[in-house]
Amino acid sequence: MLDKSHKNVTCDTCGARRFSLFNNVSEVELNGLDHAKSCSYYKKNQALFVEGSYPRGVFCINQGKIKVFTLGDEGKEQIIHIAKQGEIIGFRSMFSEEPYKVSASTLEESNICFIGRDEFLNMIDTNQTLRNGIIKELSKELGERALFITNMAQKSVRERLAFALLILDEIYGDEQINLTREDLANFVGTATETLIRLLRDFKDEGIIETHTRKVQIINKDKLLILAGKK
Amino acid sequence: MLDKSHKNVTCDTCGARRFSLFNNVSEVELNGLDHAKSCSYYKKNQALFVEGSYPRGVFCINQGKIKVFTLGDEGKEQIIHIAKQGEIIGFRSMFSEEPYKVSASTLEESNICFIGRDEFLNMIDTNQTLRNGIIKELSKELGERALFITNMAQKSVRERLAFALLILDEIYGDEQINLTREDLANFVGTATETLIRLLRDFKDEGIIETHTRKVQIINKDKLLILAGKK
DNA sequence: CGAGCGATTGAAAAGACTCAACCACCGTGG
DNA sequence: CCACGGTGGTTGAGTCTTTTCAATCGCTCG
Repeated sequence: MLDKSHKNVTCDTCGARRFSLFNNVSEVELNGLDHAKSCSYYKKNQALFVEGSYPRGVFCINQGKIKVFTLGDEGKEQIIHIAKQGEIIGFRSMFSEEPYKVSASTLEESNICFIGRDEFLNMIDTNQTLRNGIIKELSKELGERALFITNMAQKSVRERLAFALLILDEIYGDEQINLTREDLANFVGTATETLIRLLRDFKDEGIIETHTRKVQIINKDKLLILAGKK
Repeated sequence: MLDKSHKNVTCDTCGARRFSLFNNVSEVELNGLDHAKSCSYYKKNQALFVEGSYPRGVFCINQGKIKVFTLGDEGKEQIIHIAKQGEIIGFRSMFSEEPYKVSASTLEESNICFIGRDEFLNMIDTNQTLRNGIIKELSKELGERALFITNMAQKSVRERLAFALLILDEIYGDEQINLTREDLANFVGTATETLIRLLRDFKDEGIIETHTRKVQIINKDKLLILAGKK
């Protein structure tokens, strides 16, 4: 359980910051950032922002995991990305001056700070390092998405699941992967039933273990081969 | 047939520039740009850059169409984007300081200018308008790719073809869509045979006409409905 | 303890792919 | 001018993956 009275999280001591785009910010700016931000506790499955609305600022994840997704025509979610502590999300639509193309919701209880549009844009304009970091980040993600598209278009569900598990392994680190089957299916891009059947196969093949909803990777090598990475 | 002796294309008079990121560049910078660039004629199916190599600059399309694609594990191309005159391509990997994640080749004979890495990065650093244009462009594409991923994951091939034809309609404008069936299939993300069968269906339904390899859209409304845009 | 959501299984149907063969157009060289 | 070769386009048949629908199970929270 997270501490819900965390208004006292300061950027200065924020453990997530050292991995984030804000890691090289000067003391003065950090101070400004600290005053500009406001922190909140989010319950599981709470929305940060919703497709179609206009951005009013960016979200900085101090603690927790966030799914970023679009809604298909039938209302099915397609998870594009899962963000973790240290990541800043929601700035793309601010730059493109469009409504959000994606939605974001917490996957677990989270501490998230909010930085208003003007403060953020101002920092970008005045801080070259930060700005370059953002440009680099945008470019990197663009490359990742090209790969994502190719995987979706050309790989079987089985291969995509292997790929997805490897990504999730990175994201969850020491923890076990902890997603509903539906979310996992929506990340892989398949039907929930298909996903469940494949998880069983992986289990039978000794690649993973499942503990209720949690998934633990046993044989990473096999996953790498399956995903076509080896 | 394009004029192959086009070394005389100047940024000043470049017809494509007014639609490009360079449309708001000052006279002085334009002059610098003009001296920094070098122009070349490209035959059909010529590579601009290849996945895995390192970028040495960016390409500015004066005339022609370029496919941007990744190679899947089986060597099958997945076309991510088709660029046309006025677009600048190849800058993502420069920013992310990674090797190219995608390849780019001409779909038809083209005139393309090349701008070296240093000149380009220097312009980005000193010209705020240009820089913001780039950031905006990156962000926009990121949003488009989220949609692309969702389409790939959730739509049937039939729906994706409708979607693809609408995009191509924008790109080709007055001209008729002119791609090999294989390229079209690689854009839609399907097998060539499947694509051909669906084209026939669309033809039977009065949605398109085909003239040898060229595709002409007859009933855009139906396409919009099919693609789930209406 | 019951309600309800998430997880699981089975069976049938649909969509898409593969493979193999054949056709048609186009440029080349004789 | 015509035969030839090659690439790109088309068709058919069979197979396989994946989805859909329906039903059941089981954990968790009031």
